[in-house]
Amino acid sequence: MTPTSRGSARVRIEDVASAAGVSAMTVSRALNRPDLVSAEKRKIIADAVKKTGYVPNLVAGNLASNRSQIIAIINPTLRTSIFSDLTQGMWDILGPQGYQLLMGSTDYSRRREDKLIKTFIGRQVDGLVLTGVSHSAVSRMALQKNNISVIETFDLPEDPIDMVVGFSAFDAAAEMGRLVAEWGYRNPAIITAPTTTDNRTQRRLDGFLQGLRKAKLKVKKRSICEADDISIEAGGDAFGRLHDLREDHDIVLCTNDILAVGALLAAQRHGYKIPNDVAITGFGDIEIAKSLNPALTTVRVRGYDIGRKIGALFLERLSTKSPQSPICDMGVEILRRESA
Amino acid sequence: MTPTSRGSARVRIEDVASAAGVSAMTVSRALNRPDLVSAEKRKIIADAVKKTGYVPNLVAGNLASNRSQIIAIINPTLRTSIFSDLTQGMWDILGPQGYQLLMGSTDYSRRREDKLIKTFIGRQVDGLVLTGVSHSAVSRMALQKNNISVIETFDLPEDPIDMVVGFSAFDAAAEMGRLVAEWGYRNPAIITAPTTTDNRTQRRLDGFLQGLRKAKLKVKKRSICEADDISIEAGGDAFGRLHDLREDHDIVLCTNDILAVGALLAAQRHGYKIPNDVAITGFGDIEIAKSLNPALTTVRVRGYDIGRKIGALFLERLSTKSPQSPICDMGVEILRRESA
DNA sequence: AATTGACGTGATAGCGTTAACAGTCAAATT
DNA sequence: AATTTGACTGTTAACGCTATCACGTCAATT
Repeated sequence: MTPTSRGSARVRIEDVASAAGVSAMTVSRALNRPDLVSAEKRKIIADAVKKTGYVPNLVAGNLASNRSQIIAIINPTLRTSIFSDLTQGMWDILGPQGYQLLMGSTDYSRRREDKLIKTFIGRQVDGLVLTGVSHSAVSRMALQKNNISVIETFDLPEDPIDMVVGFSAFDAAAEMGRLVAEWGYRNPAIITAPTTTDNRTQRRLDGFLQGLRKAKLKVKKRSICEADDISIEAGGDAFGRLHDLREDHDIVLCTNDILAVGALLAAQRHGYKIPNDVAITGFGDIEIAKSLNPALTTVRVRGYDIGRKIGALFLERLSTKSPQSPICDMGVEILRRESA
Repeated sequence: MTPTSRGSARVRIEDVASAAGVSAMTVSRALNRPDLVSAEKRKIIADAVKKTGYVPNLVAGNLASNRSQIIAIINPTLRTSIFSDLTQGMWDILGPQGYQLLMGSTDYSRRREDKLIKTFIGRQVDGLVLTGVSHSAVSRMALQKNNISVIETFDLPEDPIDMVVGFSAFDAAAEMGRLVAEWGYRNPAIITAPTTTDNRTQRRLDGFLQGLRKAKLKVKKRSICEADDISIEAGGDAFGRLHDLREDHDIVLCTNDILAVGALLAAQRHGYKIPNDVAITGFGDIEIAKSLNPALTTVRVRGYDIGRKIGALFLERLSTKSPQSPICDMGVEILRRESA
């Protein structure tokens, strides 16, 4: 056996075919469309596969069939539990159907997103999930031109590329603002994630402000505190800054749960009783939200269910090639717990 | 244009080649090994690529080159922050080098792991990361036969398949047991994850017991409480059961941070002052550990750094084809904070 | 008896790229 | 001047599979 970087000395479909005394095509069919092959040959082929230890080369299959059985997910960051929930939901639906999940993160950079999209197109992915709301014109074009099924998620873009499974971050936040007023709070502050990184945050902030404004509540500019990043620690720091203002806020609305958890724990360290001295609300309903003392009032976003829905939509689209582009609003639910 | 499922009506390398007036091979080289192409042609080709909107078909490239630029990760579940940290670490190293990450979860099923491994071999992945410790003989064989670089992680298996980046869960837990005794605790209880699912948990439990035993501390069988799953809520429930025993434990060691967080918060709801009435320790040092009130004493496992190390090892192996199989012990650090 | 259709199988021809090798040509060396 | 070298480019033949079409066979229909 001469060493070469060509080939892989592996068992090929042809080897199985000769072991079974049939053609390669029949083996291929037996594996992919068993309904087209007689029971008798199926049995013989199954034995031959076992005997030879054949593992199909999916790359070759992909090239020939122009399908990849891969769904790609692009996220700003991999380090969020929402992302994990979404992915797990997709996996639970798509995994059993033989799909794999390819993932990448943009670290909030548009350029990296474009590059990733290009790579994924090159990999001939069958579908692509995007979590941001706005995407470059180049990428939009490329995706449409290459006829790739796209699902945008976690918001409801005005001008979707293809399909959408999400909820209106703005509406949800506005509802939270409205409720906060209804619950009797009068001097709100806000902790936001960095707004430069991600316009989902901006939409949540805008929603809060609108909801509060409609209830005649104003938020001073200085009472809107931008955290350094999305982390528990940053949420705590942000709360510290609000505390130093001595504005006597009676509630702090946070644009996500991570920051809210940080704010809540920091508030307690500062000696605040929650919700009596100050109330806290979050956005997302991460796992710990309901277990905190006091439990966090927040906006429930069903990441896992969204993931399942996305998986189901891909399956539908990829099997029927239906040209429709559904917009699926998964809605949200505001959970009033003890923290506000 | 007649519709067909064959081909994709896409710009191919040949199209770029004729647009640039060179051969396809030169275009291929210009894109993959630009150092082998004259500056002049590189420029012409770059223009042609832009003009035609060419996106290389990586599937075809993979087939021809027998490389996939894909690293796969198999995890018991996608829903853990440790997993996210690890993945992010790998991504930060491998992403810039053009690798993509394919992932799958086994849900703690050996059968599903075998199936996933087979699929990934079929996809010709360049490398595979496994988080469990023990794997089926069939899979071990298949991986070795197909010459796939494997890194096992999050523990130090006795009989590794290939490379390892991890730490000794047993030793870390034993050290924690020893320290707990040294700190003066005398009546320990333990909360474990379900031991049937994952033998990493078993090794941590064994470590705790050994560390405590060496310090002459016994743990009654009933004081070892198995949580229903790995969640904050399950940790809280487990603590509730320990509480009901009325054994007056002065410390509860948890096999992971998720359970510890749940136990700590539940203990507070039961009115315990921590660490005076009861102390709590975790394992993992997840993000919230240091921000809790009181902050959680735990074993720091550097998931992100482990991910980076894994990425770096793959790069080394895949470039130099060095046959060595490093075992890299990343160690751990016990962080004594306020909860014990 | 002739025709039709359903079913199962096989032969052929790609899918779009890159490995391997075979030039070509100018500059450098003998 | 003849040879060698090195940098660059091109030709050919895979890589391992599946889409497509063609071909039998046999039972059901006309």
